[in-house]
Amino acid sequence: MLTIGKLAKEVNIGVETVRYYQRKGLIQIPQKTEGFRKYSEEDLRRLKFIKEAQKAGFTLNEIKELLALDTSHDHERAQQLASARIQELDEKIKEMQQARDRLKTLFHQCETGGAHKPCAILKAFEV
Amino acid sequence: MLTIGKLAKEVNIGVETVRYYQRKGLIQIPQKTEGFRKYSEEDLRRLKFIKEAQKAGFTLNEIKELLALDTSHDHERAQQLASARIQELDEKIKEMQQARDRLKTLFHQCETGGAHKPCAILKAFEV
DNA sequence: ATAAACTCTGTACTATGGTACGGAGTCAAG
DNA sequence: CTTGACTCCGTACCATAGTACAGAGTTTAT
Repeated sequence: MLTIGKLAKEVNIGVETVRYYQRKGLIQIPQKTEGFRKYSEEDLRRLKFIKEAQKAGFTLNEIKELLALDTSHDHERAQQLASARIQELDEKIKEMQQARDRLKTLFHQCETGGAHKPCAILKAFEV
Repeated sequence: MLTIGKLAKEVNIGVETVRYYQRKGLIQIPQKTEGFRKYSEEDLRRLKFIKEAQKAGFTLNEIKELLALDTSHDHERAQQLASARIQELDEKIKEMQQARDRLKTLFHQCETGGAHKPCAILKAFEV
């Protein structure tokens, strides 16, 4: 049984973040019998789940749903969420790659252009 | 000479967005002689610049600086900003690709696992 | 037993890029 | 000359994921 500070330290997040997750309904607020609340291994497990799911790019709202599924073991919905997330990631990756390539080209043009020519990076955004 | 509404429509953004850019200092607020303010081709050009730079993944704060450079024609700083942005983009792309691949793997495992096995997607985040 | 360290609660603030709204003034068309 | 559309201005709000802080209570260590 842990206090909120120890729980937070265990997963390397702030106490305020734990409280934030509580407000968001991602983790329950354990009933306090007296004094401070006590947190269990289950709470720790949920926090770790959240951290892992965040690494996969899920938002907290999606994670909230995943946590619910984790209890109900609903395969289909989990697949839906995962495939939606994959699509979103694919789109964002594509966009960012385009931006990257565009900038890279501009950077080279600017570099090789010499100081006398107008800067390609700045020029590129004009009109 | 345009009113704010016409200016906004010209670049296909909202009037409120133009005002927001004004508050942020990205575009000047033209002096009004009487009645409504009048916007010039220069304002239009700056708004287009902003839109283009956003496509390259710059934040509004970075764009603000780029706009200043655009006046001073500072090659070096533009290159700095561009290369910093390229690095950031590279990092984010890498992260997202990792997340994507991770999820894709989980998705396949979940799909081929059959309904009887515990869902790989959910399992993956446990512990 | 007292001080330091920690917790509880609610609220406000951070960054990012906008969007919405109320009330007053202004401009253009019928 | 009035009505509708537009503008001005300040302020508040949206999502997202936290962070900070004040003031009170609790727990632990010395």
